[in-house]
Amino acid sequence: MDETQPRRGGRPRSERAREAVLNAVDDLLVEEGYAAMTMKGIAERAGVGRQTVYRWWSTKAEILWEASVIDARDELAVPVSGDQVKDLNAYLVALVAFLTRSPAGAAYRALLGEAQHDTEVAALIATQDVLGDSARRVLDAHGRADAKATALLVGPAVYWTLIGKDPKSLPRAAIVDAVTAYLAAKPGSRRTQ
Amino acid sequence: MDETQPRRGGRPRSERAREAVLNAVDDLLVEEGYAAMTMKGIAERAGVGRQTVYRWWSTKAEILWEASVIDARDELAVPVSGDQVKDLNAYLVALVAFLTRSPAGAAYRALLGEAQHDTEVAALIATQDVLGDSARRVLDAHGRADAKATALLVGPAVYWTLIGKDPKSLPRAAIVDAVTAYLAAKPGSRRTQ
Amino acid sequence: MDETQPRRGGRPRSERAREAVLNAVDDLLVEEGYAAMTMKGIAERAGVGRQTVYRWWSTKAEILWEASVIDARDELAVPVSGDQVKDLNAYLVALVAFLTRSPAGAAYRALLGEAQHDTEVAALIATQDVLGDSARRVLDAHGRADAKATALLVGPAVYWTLIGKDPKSLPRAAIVDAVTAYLAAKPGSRRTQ
Amino acid sequence: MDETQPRRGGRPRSERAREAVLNAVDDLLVEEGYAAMTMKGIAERAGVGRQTVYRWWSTKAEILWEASVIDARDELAVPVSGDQVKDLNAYLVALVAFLTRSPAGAAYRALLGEAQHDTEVAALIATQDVLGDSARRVLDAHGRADAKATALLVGPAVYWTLIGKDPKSLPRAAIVDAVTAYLAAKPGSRRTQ
DNA sequence: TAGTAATCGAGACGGTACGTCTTGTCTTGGA
DNA sequence: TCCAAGACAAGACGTACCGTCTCGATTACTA
Repeated sequence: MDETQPRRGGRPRSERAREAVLNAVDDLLVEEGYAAMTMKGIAERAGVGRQTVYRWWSTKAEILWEASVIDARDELAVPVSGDQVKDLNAYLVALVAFLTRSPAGAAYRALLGEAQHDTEVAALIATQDVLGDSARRVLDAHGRADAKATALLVGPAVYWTLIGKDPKSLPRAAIVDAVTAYLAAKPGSRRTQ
Repeated sequence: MDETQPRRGGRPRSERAREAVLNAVDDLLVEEGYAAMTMKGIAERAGVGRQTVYRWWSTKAEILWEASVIDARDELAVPVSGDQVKDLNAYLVALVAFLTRSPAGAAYRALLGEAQHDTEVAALIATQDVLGDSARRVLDAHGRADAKATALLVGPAVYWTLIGKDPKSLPRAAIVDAVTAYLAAKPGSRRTQ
Repeated sequence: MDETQPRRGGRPRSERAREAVLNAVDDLLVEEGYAAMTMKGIAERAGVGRQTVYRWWSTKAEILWEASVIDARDELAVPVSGDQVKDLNAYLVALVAFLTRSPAGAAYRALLGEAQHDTEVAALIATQDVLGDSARRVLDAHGRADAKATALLVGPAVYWTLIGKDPKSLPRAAIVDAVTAYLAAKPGSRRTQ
Repeated sequence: MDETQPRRGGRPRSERAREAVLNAVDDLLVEEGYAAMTMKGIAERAGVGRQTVYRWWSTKAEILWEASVIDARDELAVPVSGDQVKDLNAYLVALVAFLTRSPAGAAYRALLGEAQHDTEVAALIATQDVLGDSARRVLDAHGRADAKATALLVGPAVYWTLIGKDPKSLPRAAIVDAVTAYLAAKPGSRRTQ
């Protein structure tokens, strides 16, 4: 039913192999880092043939995306209290924690970096704006969120992190003020109604 | 006098070789892109021995930094008119143009990406906040610039660019408003005096 | 049955690659000489990956041994007539021709030389006394051959060749006399019975 | 007067440098072996510029020849007692000791090996038949020595050594017999008169 | 229940970049 | 003019990984 190919016979894909690869990537990212990860290393760590890896994923970026970055949704989902300033601050804290301390965040940063000189990776991360979407969920509770508002909220934190500045000194208050002002000024926002 | 090392004998470093390498990196970045650049390729393109490259630079990131990123200063230096809104808008236009169209900008993005999984590159780009410094020069004309203000100004534009969104739809007005509001509210800023 | 290794999986060794390497070494030895032969050159000439060469042979000496020295057996196999003096003379002629004119002889001399400052090559050529064995086959027809007799027969010719003296002036008669005398005096030799 | 060149001025050749190079080669031969010796290593060990080495010697073989092989003469000079069998045996003992235990012997074997695939080295060692000359000095005391007699005497021992056989089992008696017989049969030898 | 077909782990294949090493030459300042 | 130092262009070293290609073995569906 959900099979795109007619499946006319042959051994089915091994779920065991798929999970072993994803776990291997998770482990290797933490233990060795993105740069030291190789397709060869992933296959060996997973106890899987190299062809099996290539059969289902083209690049290590693709595996990493499947293995780690989807998890990002959970880590970036913050509860909404109704207090806008409090909620935006809480989101910024979660965002910075994700980017600087979480393995999934490390994976996201690596992929974001790779995308700058690899169009295939760029296309991959363009399929889903992981950070923007998480921001939108918070903003939606306090006004009509749009891409512009998410950029005001997420952009400074991402930049601060990427250039390696101390997360603790991130100007959260100024960011929250900017977003609040934008939402307030925005025609059609719930607040202004 | 200006010699850091005492020059204790031996053939001096060839300026010709140094320039050939830097030019080769510039050319290769445009022609082949960052990922396809190799130390071997750089040496061959420059007509230089590989050892000579390794003698003066450890990695291709280091060469690229020397070759391209200094040029970034020029490209990001925008004239200041005195009209704050106009100046900030002009800066954002220049910044986005740099990041999306300039070879030096491509180099910067590649290095920023590499820094996410290579601590040596991270240390390299941390030596000089190219984007922040350029922003500070504009902001200084309109208030006491600090890192927070630069983050508000530069962050959204960088994020917008890195995730591959259309530069033309960057919410410049909202960003300028946010920065303006921050500068106005800031105690000790010239404006408020 | 004839498999030494159990063949635990994986693509089997390519016979095509093996032969291409051995042929390349043969050709390069004649065309360029031993000193100019490199592992890189062998691989390229054979149209084979470098790793493939290293996978099956450690050094160029090892390849050369497999490629050429086995052929030496054929070139040093002289027919036995029954006339001892005639046979020993014929053998010496063949031996000198091998050492001075045959590619396999050039290979043998190169390996013998390399063995003087490379213990691995020394171990390699010690596995089979190519010259001694060929001499023994002739001597066996005329008495109980031993290593001493072969040294008397082969040694002077080898020395004469290695120091580059004219092969034509090799004192064959004196050598044959010495070997004949040794065999005659030897207790238990067939001749003396 | 003994200067072949007119010596038109300039700094004279440094005897200090020459000796330092020769000593360095001696040391390196013992410590590292012939194969690990490099022109670079020699120069550094000698505390001498590399150009200085190249100015006076073309190859490491040439330096080695000057450094070590002349010493061979001393080591191969055995006293003559008048007893032919005893003298020839003593010479063979000295010869084998030289080839298997002396640094100068190691150098000689290395050069002899190199000569098999390097015509310049071949020409070098052809300028002086170190082994033959030493043998001739012994043989001259017991008959009219010629190249043939030296080949009978030296050849088996050299061959025995080069292929790595145990020096103790060298058939000295058989060799001595062969040489004695050759000298006795030789027309014009002193013995037969 | 035999045949067919796609999967699996293993590992060799031709390529190619890595960073290091040595080669023989060149270029300094000093003796 | 030589010397020590050391940079230069060139290119081989042995290793690592790339993505592909065989192997024999396994595992489903189909006839």
